[in-house]
Amino acid sequence: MENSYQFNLIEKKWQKIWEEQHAFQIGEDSNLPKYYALEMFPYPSGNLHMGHVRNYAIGDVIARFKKMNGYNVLHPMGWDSFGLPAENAAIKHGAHPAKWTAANIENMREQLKTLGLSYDWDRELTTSQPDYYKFTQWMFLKLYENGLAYKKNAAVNWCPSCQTVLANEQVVDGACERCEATVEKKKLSQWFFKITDYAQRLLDDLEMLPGWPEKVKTMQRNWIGRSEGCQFDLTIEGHDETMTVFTTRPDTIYGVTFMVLSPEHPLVEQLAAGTEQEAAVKEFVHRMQFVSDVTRTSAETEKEGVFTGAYAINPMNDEKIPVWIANYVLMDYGTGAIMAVPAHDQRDFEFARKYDIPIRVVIQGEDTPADADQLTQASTGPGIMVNSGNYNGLSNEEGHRQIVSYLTSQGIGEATINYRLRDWLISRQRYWGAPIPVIYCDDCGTVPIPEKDLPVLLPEDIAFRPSGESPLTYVKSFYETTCPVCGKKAQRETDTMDTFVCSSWYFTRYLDPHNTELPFEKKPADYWMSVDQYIGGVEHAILHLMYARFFTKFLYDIKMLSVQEPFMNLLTQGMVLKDGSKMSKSKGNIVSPEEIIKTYGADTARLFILFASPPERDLEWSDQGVEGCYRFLNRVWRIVTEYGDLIREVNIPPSFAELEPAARKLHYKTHATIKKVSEDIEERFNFNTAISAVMELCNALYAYRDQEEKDLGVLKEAVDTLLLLLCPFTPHIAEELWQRCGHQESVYSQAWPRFDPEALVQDEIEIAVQILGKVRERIKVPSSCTKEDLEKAALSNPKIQELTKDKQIVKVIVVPGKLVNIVVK
RNA sequence: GCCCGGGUGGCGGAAUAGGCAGACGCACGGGACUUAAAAUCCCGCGAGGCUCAAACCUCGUGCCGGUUCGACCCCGGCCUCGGGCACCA
Repeated sequence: MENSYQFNLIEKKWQKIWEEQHAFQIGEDSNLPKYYALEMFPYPSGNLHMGHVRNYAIGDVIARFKKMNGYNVLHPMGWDSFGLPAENAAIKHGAHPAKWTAANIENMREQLKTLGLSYDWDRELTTSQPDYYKFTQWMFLKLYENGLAYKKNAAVNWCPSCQTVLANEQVVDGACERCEATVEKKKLSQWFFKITDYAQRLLDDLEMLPGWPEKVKTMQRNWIGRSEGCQFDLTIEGHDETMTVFTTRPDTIYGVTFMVLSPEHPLVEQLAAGTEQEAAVKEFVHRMQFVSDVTRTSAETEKEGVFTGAYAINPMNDEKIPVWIANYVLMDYGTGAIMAVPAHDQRDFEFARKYDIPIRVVIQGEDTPADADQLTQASTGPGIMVNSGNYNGLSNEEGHRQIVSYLTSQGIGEATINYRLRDWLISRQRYWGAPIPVIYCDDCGTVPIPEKDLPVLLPEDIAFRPSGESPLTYVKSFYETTCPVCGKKAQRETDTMDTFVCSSWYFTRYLDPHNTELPFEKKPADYWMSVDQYIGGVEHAILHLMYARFFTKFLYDIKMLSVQEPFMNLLTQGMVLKDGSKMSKSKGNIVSPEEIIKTYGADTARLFILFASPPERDLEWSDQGVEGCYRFLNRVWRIVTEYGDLIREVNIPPSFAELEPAARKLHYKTHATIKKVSEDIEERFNFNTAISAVMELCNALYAYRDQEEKDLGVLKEAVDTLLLLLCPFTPHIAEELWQRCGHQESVYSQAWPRFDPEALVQDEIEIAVQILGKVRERIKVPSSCTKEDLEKAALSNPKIQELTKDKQIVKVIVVPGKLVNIVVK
């Protein structure tokens, strides 16, 4: 067994073998427990980056580990291939999105294959292909059928650069999350999915997910933003209409000194009509139309508003309350109208101070000054009710309950719950997406495409000119059609769906990827779902993960799935950094995976990225660290090939009694390593420490070289174990050396090694002896040593005797197997 | 402002139930091999003190305080970095 570690040859060799043997192809095998390992599928930008490598390396370790542990492992891969970059490339370079995308996928698939990942490529899916988006459209139809897809006219987020609308979730700090252009407000008729119907379940079922990071669940809870309160009506002086407000603090109702409507509130115009405020109100409303929601709701924006000229009546005491409009009240939350209590709400407080509106304290907290003039900020804490009529003296919590029941008994109010979560806007004025399967007929109105007519194909011959309308608007052969109900001429919807729709159900398509009738059959879905381990970037904590949960619940409701949550366990990996910041073109700090693989091989690339940091934390790229991992694999190569001839024909004996000390030590190390690596992978995903343990085993093999008389059984066991443990991390070198050591079957097909508790029993152990918590001596004792003997051994130790001779021993604490602590005076 | 994470050698990081701080790797230093260098193999490597050397001693996990026989770990307060949310009534 000569020659050096030629990673390029062996990696190619094994990738070819895996491909030819369909080594990772998998079916439903009911005899084995199933395991569904999934990494977030990539957008095919054309090139793999280090973030991908990290994501897929982590997934591959888990998938291979589970396979070797006897699970039937599903580990698929696909392409989230609809989306703007393809269309932008078309506009810029004239390449058709379909061709551009296909070429990128080709390229990235090859790059992925050079990493040696254990994917079942027979299940590969591509969301931009008709065989997939047919069922994205199917999902739309089902949602429509169940009243969960609807069209409405709404002021929506408009990205002037992408020339399309965006979901609320896609607006970050007032800018488009993709291109960072400032988002504008635009009134359009758009399709929405009624995710708000699922708000409570999306919130409650987070409890079913102990395997998710608390951070992600918190982010989702905040996003759903449930708040409990009550809603009630107020009459308006001189008007027949009433106004309805939502408040979480009905206990402060006696402190109301003004009301606020959102500028878009439908009552605004008639309330102001004929008053001397009319002109000012019109001017303000007009001005607010041009301010985006995002700017308006930013905390930095100063509160401003105008009086409408109208007065509402406080139902508790018939007090006349001026009605204002203000920028800080939003039409699409609650009722678009609030009761303002400046003493107990910071926003109302600021507004009242600015416009000299009276402030009245009604909840007396510990530090609340009774005189409102002394307030420097709103007092929002609990307290005793004052200035509140019959309710004086109650705790505010009790007052809350009583006032809600009073309003309810009067028939003007009720306890309600509000969510910040809004419905999901899915229309996009773009070409490269799944067409919304709907037809508009003059007679029949909005008509969903019959299921049998799916897919609605994207036309290929198309012109790209950024216009703010879908390019499909200009394709007559596309939009001109006939009504499926009455047969008359009709028009197709020309908008396409948000790409998040495609990625909200892809994990179910892998289960039955070639089905032409349905997105998937229930049987394979019942076998495989849910995903046991999902892995991806934390940037999807809200958007993708919330939408996928919504779809799963919907599919459960229509009896397509038997589970309510898609991903039982979630691992959010950290970013890959270089020189302390995220790799990016503009910073010029990109390390290309292709280059690294070319220079060091895929095994080294995988090993480094797994070794440098635990998966959830950010990872600092280090060329020297990569070098170190490469050096380690060479070290493995040399020691295994050196021992190879010696052990090839050896059988591992069934028991290891009576070993020489050095052999005993190696045997111990082998089993200690099995234990450590298994636990690190299984329980904590601490691949970095798992790898360091494997490195220690390798070092132990080097140390054993000094032995003239080698125990070949022990040696063989150690070498085999080393390769088995390496297999999930660095599969190519593990396979190659496994074969070179004389094994016929692939290392991947082997059972994961089990540690033998016998081997971990030690005759003698070292115990630390402390005096007052400081280690003063280490003693060797038999591992069977009792507590009493341990104490005796510690106290009789000469050094300890010397150190304690002038002192009085107060107490001795004995921790068996660890230490003895002597407390002296 | 609020909510989550972090802060440990020159660096990436270990310490898994409150029990020997610094595993493993990198960098660095020394030795062996070599005509030489690289590669490789072996040894050392928190700071300070004492010492020819070893032994040994002191200090040390962002800062201050607490609980405990014993604290990187628990509690209180603060500093700092990163992330998320932020007029949602």
